[in-house]
This record gives sequence, structure tokens and C-alpha cells, in this order.
Amino acid sequence: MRTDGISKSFDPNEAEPRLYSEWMNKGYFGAKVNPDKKPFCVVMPPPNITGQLHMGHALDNTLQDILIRYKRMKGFEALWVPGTDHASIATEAKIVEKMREEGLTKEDLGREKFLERAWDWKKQYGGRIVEQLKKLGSSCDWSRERFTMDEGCSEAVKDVFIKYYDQGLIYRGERIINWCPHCLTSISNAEVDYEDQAGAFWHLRYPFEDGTGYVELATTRPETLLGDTAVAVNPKDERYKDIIGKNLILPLVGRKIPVVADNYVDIDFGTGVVKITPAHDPNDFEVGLRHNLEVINVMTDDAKITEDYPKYAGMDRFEARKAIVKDLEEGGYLIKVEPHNHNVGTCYRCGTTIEPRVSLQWFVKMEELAKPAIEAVKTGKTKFVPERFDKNYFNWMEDIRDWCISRQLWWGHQIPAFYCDDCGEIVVTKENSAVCPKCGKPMRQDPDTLDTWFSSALWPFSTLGWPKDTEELKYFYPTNTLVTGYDIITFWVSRMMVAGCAHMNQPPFDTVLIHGLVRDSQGRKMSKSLGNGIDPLEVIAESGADALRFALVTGNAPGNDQRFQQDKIDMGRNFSNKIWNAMKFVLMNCEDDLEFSKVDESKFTLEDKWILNKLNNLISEASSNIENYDYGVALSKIVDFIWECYCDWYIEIAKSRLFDKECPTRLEAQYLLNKVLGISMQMLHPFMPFVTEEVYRNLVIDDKSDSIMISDWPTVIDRYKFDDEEKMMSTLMDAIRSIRNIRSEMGVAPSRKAHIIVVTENDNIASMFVNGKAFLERLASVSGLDTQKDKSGIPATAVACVFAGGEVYIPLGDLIDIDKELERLAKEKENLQKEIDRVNGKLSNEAFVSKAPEKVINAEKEKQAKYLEMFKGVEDRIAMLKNEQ
RNA sequence: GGGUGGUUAGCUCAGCUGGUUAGAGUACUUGCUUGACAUGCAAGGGGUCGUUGGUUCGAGCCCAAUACUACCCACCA
Repeated sequence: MRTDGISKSFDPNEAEPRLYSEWMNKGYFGAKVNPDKKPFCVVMPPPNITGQLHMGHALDNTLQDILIRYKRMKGFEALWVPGTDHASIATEAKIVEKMREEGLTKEDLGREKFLERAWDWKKQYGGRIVEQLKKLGSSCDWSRERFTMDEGCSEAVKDVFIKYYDQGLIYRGERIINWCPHCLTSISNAEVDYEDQAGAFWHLRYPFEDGTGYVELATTRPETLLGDTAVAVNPKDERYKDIIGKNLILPLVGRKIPVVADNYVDIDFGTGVVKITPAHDPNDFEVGLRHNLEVINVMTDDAKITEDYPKYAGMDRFEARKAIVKDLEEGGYLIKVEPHNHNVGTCYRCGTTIEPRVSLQWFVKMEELAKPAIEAVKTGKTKFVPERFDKNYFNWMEDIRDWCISRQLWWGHQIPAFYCDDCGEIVVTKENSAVCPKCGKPMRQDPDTLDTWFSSALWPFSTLGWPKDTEELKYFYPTNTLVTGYDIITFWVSRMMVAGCAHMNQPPFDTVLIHGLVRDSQGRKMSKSLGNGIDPLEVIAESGADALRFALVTGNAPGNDQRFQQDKIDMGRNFSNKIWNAMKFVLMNCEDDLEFSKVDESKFTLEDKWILNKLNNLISEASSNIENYDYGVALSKIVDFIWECYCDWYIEIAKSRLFDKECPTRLEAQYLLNKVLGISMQMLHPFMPFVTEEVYRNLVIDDKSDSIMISDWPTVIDRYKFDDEEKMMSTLMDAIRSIRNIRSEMGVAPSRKAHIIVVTENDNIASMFVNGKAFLERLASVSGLDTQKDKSGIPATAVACVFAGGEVYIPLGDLIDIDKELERLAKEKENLQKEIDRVNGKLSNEAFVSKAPEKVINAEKEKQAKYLEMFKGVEDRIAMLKNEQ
């Protein structure tokens, strides 16, 4: 028996790891430079080494795996490059946190020892997420796995830094930057999350130096008063014309500060007077530059007031706020406090309120670099899917600021800049040490590291060997599709686009496929704090990776968020089970010595031709859906085909041929059952790789590949195009559905088989019913049938159902309840009347007939004829039954 | 303040360039130990497609306005 050794149900926990390691051992995931094939390349967004696989990763990697498996089957040399990201801030924070538990600080350990710990961490946890990705079924070329801090990537980072520096695109300067007092580092604009917070507006008075009164102003951050070095008004503001240039005495501090005029001030907002704190506000910093104001930093790294203000020294900024407000009030400087909501910048890693702060940092000049990257999208060299996300991209890129790339962290790429403490000379070099070219003394390397995204920006080419001029680079670059979430466009996509254009003269990919967020069943973001996250690994353990992938892809459209529900996992698991059972049934009915070489295609029956035509349509439609990245749509079409067409109809119909060992078309049925299921498995494989492989291997298929993974993607088979047969078959199916419907409504027990009479004037239809007798018997509990051209001799108590081209009568004898049947017929008549009225209305509309395309008019006419015929049939029936009463 | 998406059955979502009686899954009701599968099979009920106008022979789809909702961007002290 072919079913020997085949388990009762598919067990993902057993099959998935076995198949995965087999695929890996056989090298199916690998890709190499191969001039005989077209390249297709995807680089994986490298997950953080600190990370654990979450639903976002699961979705992102499932989509990539679908894409890469599809392309591989389509005959491309398909490379999926995996790797991990060092994630400087996140990783360093975790290590520092762990050290804190041991009572240690970074400084206690020193840089070298700290980095040793960090590398240990990487060794311990960096592999964890990789193993988790494998559980998903990801078919990456693991032999090419990379890490953003490995030798090659580090080389690339240095090269880029030096190149930019030499071109004047990287500079070092004192600017106001976003400082995280918790992570103790600068962060870039992109790393700041703004959130609306309830705050207050403190109205203050600053007295004039000459004792002639005071100006009134309002602030949301009274503690920054300590660093005020001016007060600004708008030069056009008539109210304050006379005070420009006068001096004020800063309350609590006693510093003399000028009133300056600057267009930045909005006349209509507040009192029209703004206190200027250049060291702690980006706008004030700009004002300060224009008016040559002193920049006074009043806070330490961890946002405490400095020793310069003894009364508040050591206080946290929010503590200091309270103290200062109290002192202002006592000093009579506080006029009033009103509630006020405002946008507060927070650190995207730790959520701490950002402190804008003047500091010496490294920057990349972005404006020029952004231009070719913008151009690449404008000209369509790179396109976003869905298209609307290019607006998002342009929005960011066209208004881009210089990128602060230095971080006061140890874990990362140390900036390759060296300083001479003697003469102040700066050297930027790849060497590990430098000697001052001016005074010959050893130089000190900048202690800071680079923003993580600086190295990830190079990912599409650093992973292919750059800066070396490798064969891989020539063959696989530019890569093809980048798959990532919309939340990562500014962080990563934009920077890769910039880097690719700058260093490779080509944007790094032709398509950016954007997906949305995976939310919980109530539509909320999955987050640790809410505790509403679903662990993909638990889902895999319970229901298998195929079920998880099914759940993630079902109903997923590019760029859209989706809800994740247990239902979908169950559907996936049920579907696997359905496939498995279909396979078992097929094999159960295939002898060991089948000779498919003896199959005679001229013996294909109506249902054979129907399923083949359906299959052809599926191949062409699903393929084009996949090409368009509509994976959700493609999957549902494939599922519908397998479940409805193949299982619910074709298998059921085929049963009579299989069970009758003498049936002349039995071999053809066996052949097609295997073939059609096999092709369906191939199309389903990118979505559900494991169960499809297992089923494919068990089926009886000629010229079968060793693995479904490396089989050829199915194409439309021209000799199996049977549109007419498909139409005929649907007529039969309609009739079957009608019979079932009536039996169910009349409450006829399934065990009670009925002899039916088909009335039709059309000989083709009549013979179709006769030929389909066997499956009418099976599918509609029919015990036999007659055909005739008119209604003569049909007992009045027969129940009729009408279909296009005729009627089917089911004589049910005394089982029939005439009143009930009349009621049913009346309802049907009413429905038909409505439709006829609608169609008549359309066709009698002059405008419609003269303007609508002929095709549409003809369709309406056909409908009209059909409905009229059916209507007449129903009327006759009613008359007959009434007669009987 | 600017921008983007969503609003279709109780729930989750499809609906391609406007053209059958607006679909699916789930939930619900009913009937089935039908020789693969109860993780299943069959039948059924359920929607004025957010609102209001407009274009058109014809609008869930296109246009305008509006409401609600989610998100992104922005220096208003």
C-alpha cells in the first residue's frame, strides 16, 4: 500500500525540523554567481542581536521567504542574504543593565573589558534569533550570514567614513543635538519619538535693568531659565519696538541679558516675548547664532543642574523645575500658570525625555547626498510597493537635516578619527593608530562610536563583499526587493538608498515592499508593556510554522496593518490537515503498480477537463498576484482551489471511478488526482513550505524533483484549456446545488435517494446529465435519472428546481408538503420577478442601449432570456400544484 | 499645522482598469458516524458598502465636501 508508513495526520513538530535540515544539508538554500541564470537577490533586514523573534520578524521573513522560494522555482539564481545587527544602543543598554545588577559600571570595567563582555553577549545571543528564523522555514543562504560588526562590514564602514570625510561630507562641530540623559548619548533626529504630554505654561516677568518695569513671557520649561542669555521679540511687533536693545535682569540668576529682535518670534502667540536658551533648545540655538549670544549649558550628562548654580546643583531637571518655580513665585516673578499640552521628544529606545543640548559631534551633510536617492525613486529606478509610501520617503528626504552619527557608546564602530592633544590636528585614517603629522606625537582616537544605522546603511553591498570588487557584487547588485515595515523607511531605507547611490552609483534595490504592523486581535500594537504580544515560537510549537505563515499571509495586503487572531492559525492548521487527508485518500486509491505512461488523455471526462481548466486559470492568476506582491490574494485563490474545486468536488466525483475497478477511465482519474494535487502543492509551497514538500514527495508524479523547493514553478498547459467544458460542468454543479438545496429545505433525509427527471429541450444538456449520472448519484443522493423534452407525465407532487436550460424534477411522493412547496415557489417567483424588472428596465432604457458596450448589453439580454424561462417554469409548477390541491 | 490610510455581514477582511442578484473566513441556525478529513460535509439566515452632493446609460469603485478613526511628519516658546 502506498499509504504504508504515512501518518494519520501531518505532524509539523516532527516534519518541519527534519525537512529544514535536509534542505540545508542538500544546499538548496545556497546561491552562487551563475552566469547561466538570472540573479535575484534579497537582503534580510538584520535583526538585532539582542532581539527575540516577534511577530514583526515573523511577517517580514515570511514575506521574504515566499518571494525567494517563488523566484527560485521560477528559475532565478535566488540569493537571500541573512545577518544580524549589532544594535549599539540596545545592546549596550542591556549589557550595562546586567552589569548594574552585579554592581558594576562601564567605567569600572574599562573599554576593553567592556567590549569583551559585549562580544561574549553577541556570541551567546546573536545566534538565538538566527535559530528562531530557521524555525520559520526561512530559506536563506546561511553560508553567507553576516554581522554588521564583522571584519568586512567594519572595513566598509571605515571606507565610507573616510570617503565622506575626504569629500567634506562628514564634519565635526558643536551643534545642538538630541541627548538622551538615560542612554547618555546623542541620538539622531530619526531616533526621537514625539508624544503629546500634558504640561504647563508658566507666565513670568523679567525686570528691566533700569528699573522701568518688566516684560512678561511664558515658558514650558522654567528650569532652562538658568541658561537664558536673551529675550526675543519680533522686530515688527509694535508693542515691543522700544525695548529692543534694552537689558533685563534674569530672575534668580541676576545675569544681565539683552532684548533682541528676531523673526522667529510669532507675534500672535503668547505674549509675543520668548526667552532664549541657546544651549537647551534648537530654535533658541539658531537665534543665538544670529545674535552672537552666549551658550550656557546648565545641565550635566544625566540632566542634573551643574555646579554653576549651587542652589540647584545636582537636582534632576524636573526636580529643579519645581524648585525654580517655587523660588520664582516667592520672588514675585511668577504671574500665572496655565495648563498646556505640548509635544515632547523622547528617546525611541528608552522613552526618556530628550534634552536638546549643545555638544561636539560628528555629522553627515545629507542634503547633497539625498539628491540622487530622491532621483532614483522619482525616475522609478526604485519603486515602493504600495506606491503611496514614496510620499513618506520624499517627505523625509526633501526636508532632510544633517545626520548626527557619533554616539557616546563603546559598542559599535569606533570613529576612525585621531586627535593630537598637542596641536589639535585631526587625522581620519583606516589605521589602528596614528602619529601626528605635524608634531610627530602619538594621537588619541575619538572614543565615540558610530550610529548603528551608519553600518546598516551599507548592508546591501557590504554583505556582498564591498569594498572589495567581488564577483557577487557584480552579479547580485543592485539587489531586487527589500522587504520591510513602514516604520523603518526613515531609519533604514532612506539611508541605504543614499549609501547605495553614493558608493555604488546605483540604488540598492529595484523594489521596496512595505508591510504594516502585526497588531493584536483588538487592533492594538503588540508590545511588551501591554503584554499582548503573541510569541511566534509558541505558535510554531503548537501548530507548526506552516500554520503561522498561513495566518500571517491570509488577508495581508502590502502596506496594511493586520490583526493577528487565533482563528487564522486554526484555519492554517485545518488546511494542512485537509491537504494531508486529500493526499491520503489519493494514495489509498493508487495501487503500487500504476502505469501512468498508459494514460490516454483523450479519455479525459467532463470533470477532468473542468478541473484542468480551473487549474490553468489558477496558475495564471496566482502567478500574477505573486508577481504583484499580492500574497494574501494569491494564497486565498490557491486555498479555494484546493479546498473547493479539488477536495469538495473533484475528489467526490472521482470516487465512483476509483471504487469501480473496472471503470475504463479509472487510470486517468488516478493520474489527475496526483497531478493536480502535485501542481497545487507547488503553488502553495512558497506559503507553506513544509506540508507541501511532504505531500509532494508522497504523490505519484512523473519527472518529480528531489524536492518541491527546486521544482519548476507551474505554467499554464495549453492542451488543458477547456473553457466550454468548464461552463458545462458549472451547469451540472448548479443543478446539484439546487437539488441539495431542495432536499435540505424539504427536510428529506440524506438516506432517501430520489429518482430525478431532467426536462430539457437541449440534447447536449440532456446527455451531459446522463453522462454525469454517477456523480449526481453520489453528490445529490440521486438513485437514477430520466431525461425528457417536455413535462408530460411528471407527477404533480414532484419538486422542481430550475437551472439554465431546463428543470430537474424530484418526485418525492407523499413526502411533499404542497403548502410549503407553494410558499417556496412563490418566494422564488418573487425573486425572479425582481430580477426581470431590473433587467427589463435596463434594456428599455434608451440611454443604456445606445451607450453601453455591446458585450454588456448582450449579457443583459442573455440574463433576460434565462430569467424569463425560469420564471415560466416556476409559474407552470405553481399552476400544477394548485391543480393538485 | 501639513500629509497618509481606513470606514463593506455580529467579528476579521476581499472586491482588479466603474458593468451578473456585493463576496470569503469566522460566528450563528439546521441536517449529516455519506468507504480522506467532525481540524470534516451539506443547506440556511444576515449588508440601504460612514454621510451628503456630483460625474455617468450604469458608482462599493471616479470627483467634491463632511464625519469618525488610526498613523506619519512639523521648532510654535
